[in-house]
Amino acid sequence: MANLIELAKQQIEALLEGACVCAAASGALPSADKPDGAVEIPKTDANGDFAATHALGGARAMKMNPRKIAEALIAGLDLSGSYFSACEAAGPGFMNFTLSDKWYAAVLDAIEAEGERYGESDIGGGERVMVEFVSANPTGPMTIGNARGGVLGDTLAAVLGKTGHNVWREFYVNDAGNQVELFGQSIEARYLQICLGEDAVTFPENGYHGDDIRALARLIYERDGDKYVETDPVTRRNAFTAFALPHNIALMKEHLERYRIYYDRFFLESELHESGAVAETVQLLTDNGYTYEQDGAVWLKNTDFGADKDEVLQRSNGFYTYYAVDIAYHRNKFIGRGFDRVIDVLGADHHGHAIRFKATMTAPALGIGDKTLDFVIMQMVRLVRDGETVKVSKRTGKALTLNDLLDEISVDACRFFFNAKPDTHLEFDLGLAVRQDSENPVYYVQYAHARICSLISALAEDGYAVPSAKDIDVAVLKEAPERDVLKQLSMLPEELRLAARDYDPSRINRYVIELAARFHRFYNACRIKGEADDVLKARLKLADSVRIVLKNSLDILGVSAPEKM
RNA sequence: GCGCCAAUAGCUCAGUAGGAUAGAGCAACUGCCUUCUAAGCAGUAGGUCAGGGGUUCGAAUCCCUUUUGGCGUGCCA
Repeated sequence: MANLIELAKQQIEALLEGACVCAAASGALPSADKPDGAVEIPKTDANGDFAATHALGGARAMKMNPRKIAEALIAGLDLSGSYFSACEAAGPGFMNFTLSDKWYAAVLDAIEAEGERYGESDIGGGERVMVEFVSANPTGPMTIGNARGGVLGDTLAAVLGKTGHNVWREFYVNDAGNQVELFGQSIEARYLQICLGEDAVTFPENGYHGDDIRALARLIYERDGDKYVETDPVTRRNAFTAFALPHNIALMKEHLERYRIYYDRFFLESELHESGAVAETVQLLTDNGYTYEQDGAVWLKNTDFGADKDEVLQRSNGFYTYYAVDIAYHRNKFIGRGFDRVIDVLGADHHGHAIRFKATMTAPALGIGDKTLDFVIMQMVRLVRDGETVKVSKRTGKALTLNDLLDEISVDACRFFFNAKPDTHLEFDLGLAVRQDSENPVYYVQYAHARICSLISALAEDGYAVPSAKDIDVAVLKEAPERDVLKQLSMLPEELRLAARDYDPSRINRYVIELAARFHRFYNACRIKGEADDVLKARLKLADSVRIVLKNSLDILGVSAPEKM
């Protein structure tokens, strides 16, 4: 559970505290109070391994030149036994620290000791977090947008799990309501067209035009023939959706598993209706004076909670809206099941809902209290083919489905590619994506892993096993490429912490690319086979540590780490 | 109209709880395999960080404003 970045920063703060006391005692500084400042990792190595800005921060209060403050502090520093071998003043007043062998050795120790758990931390404190993601309508196949939401939600859940949260993955199935009604009507129309001819039935205006609807109708017809032609429409549609929904849900589950996404639960909307939770929730809101009636519908006074508009909870025809159901669902998450934090991953086309819904959930009577509801809004995926944007629509059935995509592109490439920063638009080039070559950074990373595995087995044939950290001298790893690898290895716990804090698991993609790049550089610059014994062992240990960290990172991303390529 | 997200190299993108000379991949050009995997490495070239103000020792990063693009603003979900 060691975060060497964190430890180094903490140690610098402690060292500076001592330096302040020392500098004040000698009269070099007017005060023994440590000025405000931060410890950062400089962009260029020329500025040391860590840089402290305290002297810059203290300039105003101490009425001194920051450079002079830095020099006074450095004079009072006692680095003996620390993670640092040197510190010098630079620029306007930065204090640049150089890491010592003790720190580098600690990195290798931590990786060896923690193995496949290296990178993990307990900062989440066991908080119970639900991540709800994809939640695609079961009225049709999942699309390329779901491909993005899928990896985002799944890797976010993985990141939260690695940082000490108790994570639950959930898929919310809209198996009730208007869309399902329309779904039933669409299948009905296709079914009757099969039985009575294409022109005998008009297709519902807002119906689902996809081929999958025709296929469902065909399945029903093959099973039951034309026996539903004479059935009354309501019974008929109920029979159709009773068949089609479980069929589609099973299919979604299958495709998600192909994508290496496994849920703790598929939560059915219909359960909320059947249990009376929706009616109960609307009643609760009404009892607390949060609602009013207008035009025969029940409205929620959402503007009272800071939203820009009110919402209909119950339509004039008596049906509850998705909004009422969603409130009931979130009460179920927080109160019914006791989650401390709920994260909903949504597409940008729902961001308006997210803002208004967050306002709603602050309503005191709902009893959410200080529990957290967060939304991760991901921007749309723009499909590009031959440089032109491809328009897709689920309604008209022209969307590229997740399953089609996985037929063309490896799961590894897909998961790596779609795990982009949530708040930027993602351009997906169909021409590029089908190419399984070096264009895709996933191969670059996997290649590094395969290279190391091959290297280790080659050395094993020469009689060299990967040594234990205590049996190598880290001091021989003194070349810049070696140090760069060690530093990057140390970053994984910190990257995970930041990825969890910012809900941005794509940090791990960037991390792992950089680690692979540093390894490839090291590999080209430093030979292992044929070197002196101590150098060979130390480098072999370094390479093996990279292997472990690459594997751990790729596991989080749900990408395989091949031993041969 | 109002609201949310964005705009960084020719293309795709990093970099934002303010730090030192703004980075990478692709594309272009030059090199590196009789030695551990060349799906790799080294190097060259490429920038008014959309425009304009402001805050300060310091701004791609924070604030204001303009422009451009995506999305939202349903008794759909």
